Amino acid sequence: MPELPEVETIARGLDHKLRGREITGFWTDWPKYGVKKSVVGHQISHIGRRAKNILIFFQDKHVLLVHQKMSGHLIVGRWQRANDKFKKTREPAQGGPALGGKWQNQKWLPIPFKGPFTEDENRFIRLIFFLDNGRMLALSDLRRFAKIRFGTEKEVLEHEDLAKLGPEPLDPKFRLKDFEKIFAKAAARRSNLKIKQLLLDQEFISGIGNIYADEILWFVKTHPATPLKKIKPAQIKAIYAATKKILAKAIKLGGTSADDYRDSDGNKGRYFSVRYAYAREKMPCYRCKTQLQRIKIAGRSSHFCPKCQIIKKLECC
DNA sequence: ATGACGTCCTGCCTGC
DNA sequence: TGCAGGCAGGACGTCA
Repeated sequence: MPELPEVETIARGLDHKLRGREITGFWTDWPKYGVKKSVVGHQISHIGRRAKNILIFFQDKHVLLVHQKMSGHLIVGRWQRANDKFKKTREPAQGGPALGGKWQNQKWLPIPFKGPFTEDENRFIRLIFFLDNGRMLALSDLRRFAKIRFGTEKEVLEHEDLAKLGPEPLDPKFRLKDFEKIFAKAAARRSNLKIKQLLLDQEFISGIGNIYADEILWFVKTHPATPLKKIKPAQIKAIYAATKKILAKAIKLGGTSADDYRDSDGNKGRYFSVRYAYAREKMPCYRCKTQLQRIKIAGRSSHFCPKCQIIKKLECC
């Protein structure tokens, strides 16, 4: 689900809420996350981000990494076991869901606290960290794809999974010449690779996912299936600029809520309403009114304007 | 080496 | 109404 802007939004929200807190315990029903008791007792210093990974730094140089993958949400609030309080009354929590139906087998229900979490977020809570102020950090993860790692800063930050990631597109130190360099390298190595696949490649640039790849390519009038060898220098410059611009804009708007994404307060991201291409199949292109199309590229749905975004051509509309 | 496809999971929507 | 199949924002692994 979340791409760089969503993860950045969540990291900022968590940083505000979790600084100074200590993890006093945890609960999970999914052993594959691999969370162990060693995570208990550490005091949080700050929250950061690398690519699409949330990094919770502790004062004793330990780090908890959470990659939310497709369906993960990290949210802060208070929950309690369904059968601890609500069972007898069958009354819904104020503003929360009623018991019964698909809820009856769930173990945790929200205590109204702060943030309009969706039913789905509460339904799919798989992991809860208890904090020393009575609040909780919960991972809602419908598809159980999320990846979690805990260890020393050295163990986590120097792990290959992070070390191999490409540059952060919004890093001020990431200049056009750097982008041109890695693009040239990629094009030399795999000249037939489609531009969209390259943008999705986290070892090329980190943080771009399916939504923003479509957005960037629409913005620069480049067909997502364009092979790297046909990308002109002017397009490389444009892609570089558009990447920074669109990701920054999305962060400003709190990310994209195509469906169920929420920030750590449970609020929707507002980029979706101003998107250019993603999930706009059959809707008119904002430049030329042509109906946008959707095709599959490397197994991912790709949205583009068949008139503006033509292979080989840079200018069209 | 490369690209196509399968995999981890689950729920929802669509079309028959 | 029911049910099989397709689909989902990520990223890795496998195989030809």
